[in-house]
Amino acid sequence: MNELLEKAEKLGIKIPPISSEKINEDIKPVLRKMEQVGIRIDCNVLHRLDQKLSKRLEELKQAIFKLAGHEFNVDSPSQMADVLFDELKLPVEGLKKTKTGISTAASELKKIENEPEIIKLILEHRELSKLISTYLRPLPLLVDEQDRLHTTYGMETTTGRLTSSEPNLQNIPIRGIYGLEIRSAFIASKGMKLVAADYSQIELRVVACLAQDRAMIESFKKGEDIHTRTASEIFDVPIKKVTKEMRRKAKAVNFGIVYGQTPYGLSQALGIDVQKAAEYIMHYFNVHKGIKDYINEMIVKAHTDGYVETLFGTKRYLPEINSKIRFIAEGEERMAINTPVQGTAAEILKLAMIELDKRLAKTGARMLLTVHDEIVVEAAEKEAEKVGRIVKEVMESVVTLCVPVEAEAGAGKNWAEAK
DNA sequence: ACAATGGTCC
DNA sequence: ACTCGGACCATTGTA
Repeated sequence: MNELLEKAEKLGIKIPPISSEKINEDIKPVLRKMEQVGIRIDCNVLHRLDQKLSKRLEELKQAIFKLAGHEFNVDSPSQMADVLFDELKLPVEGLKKTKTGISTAASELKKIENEPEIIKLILEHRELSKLISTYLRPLPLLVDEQDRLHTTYGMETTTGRLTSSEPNLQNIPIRGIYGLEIRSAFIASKGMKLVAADYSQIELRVVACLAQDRAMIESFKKGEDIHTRTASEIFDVPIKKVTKEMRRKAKAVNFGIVYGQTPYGLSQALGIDVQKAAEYIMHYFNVHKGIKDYINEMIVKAHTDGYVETLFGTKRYLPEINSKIRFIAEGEERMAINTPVQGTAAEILKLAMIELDKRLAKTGARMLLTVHDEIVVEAAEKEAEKVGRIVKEVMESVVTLCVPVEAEAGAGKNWAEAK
């Protein structure tokens, strides 16, 4: 405990004197309450979208059959591979193989030159069937008499993150038009509003601090867009000359840092060749020596101590880090890099939830959901703005990092509108 | 019942 | 020969 506080002090961090064990005890009753309250669902929205997408799905299926020359199970990857690569003879060069054959994953299909019509149809089919079978159909079956959905939160992760199951409300779609439409089915109770607040780049702020990376700390202090800043560094252009495409690539680099970047992994994420990816990473480490040193420190620590730990002292043991099988050892090295970052961010959010639970007790507002760096609260319509300010304030002040901790809060009649 | 494949979220 | 971290869940196909 004292060592933790000392370590934090050295990093320019102020944390409340609470151990990870205590956090994990205190969060439990908060989670149980959230599970019981549940979140209200507008089943009509889900049902209407189901009808609409099911119709489109049938059209897509027929169009795929026509191009394939016969009917088959579009949901079967093995049958799909037979059709695409044996019958239609689409090029397999550069595509990943699975144990059973050639991968038909969307990321692989997108690599096929000039995207044949059938590929476009398959990708749309995959998107719609996913939404229908995972969200639109099952969720309405799980609501209670008040149209409320109750998840179960778990704490059995290796990093300290929470899980959500039966149903998982931490992977509700958000991308694309359908994503937002599905989120709009998550609504506030009568006379109330949803308040959604999420941390801005919490993991990158944490790593900037843990690594004491000067450039990154300066960037956060200035309030810059971190991905644009990274793009300017790795492509060596002024901030103003950063294009959307450059920013997109830089974003992948920044994510990679937190995950234990490899050139191969980055190349896969961006669909570029490994050489290019290695180049980006090299440019990145030229600027961010602090990050580079941090990564090495964590790997060395894991090898010598056998574990790494978060800011609040959650340990993760890495018994295979000295394995002779390189693949295994490297896997654990990436965990050594990622766990302190992801775990610390998770602890910060749990701390905020514990604190928020106390602060909201006096108001009529109730916490409903949490999604790793986000908290969703339900508040009386008239109080929504005020509650939004409270949530934001609690999230931002529960720890003091060496960079600003920022959260954004919004309010609306549904989850899509609140973000 | 279980492994493999694929896909959604942060 | 080849993987970027952490989860949960649906479907197919085999046992």
